[in-house]
Amino acid sequence: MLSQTVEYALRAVVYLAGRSSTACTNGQIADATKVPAAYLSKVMQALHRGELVQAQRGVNGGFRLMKDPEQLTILEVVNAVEPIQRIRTCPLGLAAHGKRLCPLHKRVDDALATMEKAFGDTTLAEVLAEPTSSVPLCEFPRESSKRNRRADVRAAKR
Amino acid sequence: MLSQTVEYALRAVVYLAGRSSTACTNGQIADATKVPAAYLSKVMQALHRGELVQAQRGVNGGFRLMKDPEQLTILEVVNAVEPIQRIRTCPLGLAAHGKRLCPLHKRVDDALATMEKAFGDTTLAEVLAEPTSSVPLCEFPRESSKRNRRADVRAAKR
DNA sequence: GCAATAATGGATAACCTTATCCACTATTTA
DNA sequence: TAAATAGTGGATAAGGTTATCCATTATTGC
Repeated sequence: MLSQTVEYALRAVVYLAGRSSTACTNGQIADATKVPAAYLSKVMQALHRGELVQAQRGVNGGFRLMKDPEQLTILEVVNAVEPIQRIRTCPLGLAAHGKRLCPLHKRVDDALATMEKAFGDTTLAEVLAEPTSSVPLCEFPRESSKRNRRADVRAAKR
Repeated sequence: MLSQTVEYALRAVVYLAGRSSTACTNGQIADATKVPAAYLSKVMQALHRGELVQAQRGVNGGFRLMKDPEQLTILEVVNAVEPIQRIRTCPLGLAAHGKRLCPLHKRVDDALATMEKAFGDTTLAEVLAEPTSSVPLCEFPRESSKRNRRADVRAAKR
């Protein structure tokens, strides 16, 4: 239903949103989200072109979200890599009845609209704030509090 | 978002639902719905395997709906050719947290569920009964009542 | 039974999505 | 300035979807 590319983009952005204080390399994101690294780099490029993430080359570079998770919806992520194609004109190409959709396509488009709305109504912050995330599902390690950050540093030195 | 195959299947079924009294050949359906005939035949096979349509070979053969339009939902058509893939387990393949979806995938799946419900709630009869169908949108000529048949003939003569 | 009709199934091609690899460029640190 | 790091862009391959063609089989009407 949703393409792999969209799935990958969402994983990456959720990951970045959870660690918004530091830049994350393509490799880090790929490992954490289990996305093939070579392919992820293409997806990240798309997110960069869509101005959702900032890209920084060189040592200590990587990707960083350009928006607050509170301001960023799932829909924006989807649209950056593969916009939801609403049905705007009759797919049969009949110009005869102008912009009106036939009942079938109206229904289908309504369903798409519902989906689009659901995505547009959900911010990354909401996804991260979900109560169940106390058990870090899907292994997206969250940006750590001060207490945990020290542990991260220790881990990084290994 | 929805595949071409699903789009084609829906067109074909709507067409059949509108002419449920006679068997329609693959060629007729293809012409009316503007679907490539050779490909449509594959789609019709899928609908046949899914027991949505009855197939009859030979002279005066063709396809016929196996259910009343009142009893047949859009979802059944979709599922016959390309079932909506709900997210049932973590796509990252982490068995660690059992059947629970992480917040991200829960949201995405919820959106899919909404879509599935919208499709499941819409019968073919509803699509055909839509008030706007008085202007026959998308050129699906409806099975005409005696009264409208005359109008159709007049229209055809123009 | 013969001829016409129409679905069926298999092979194949065109195209798009997903995935991989690699040479190149930009940036940082020392 | 050198070396290491990390994103960029191009080429290419693998796989899936969409599309086409054709020989075969089943059915009907004569």
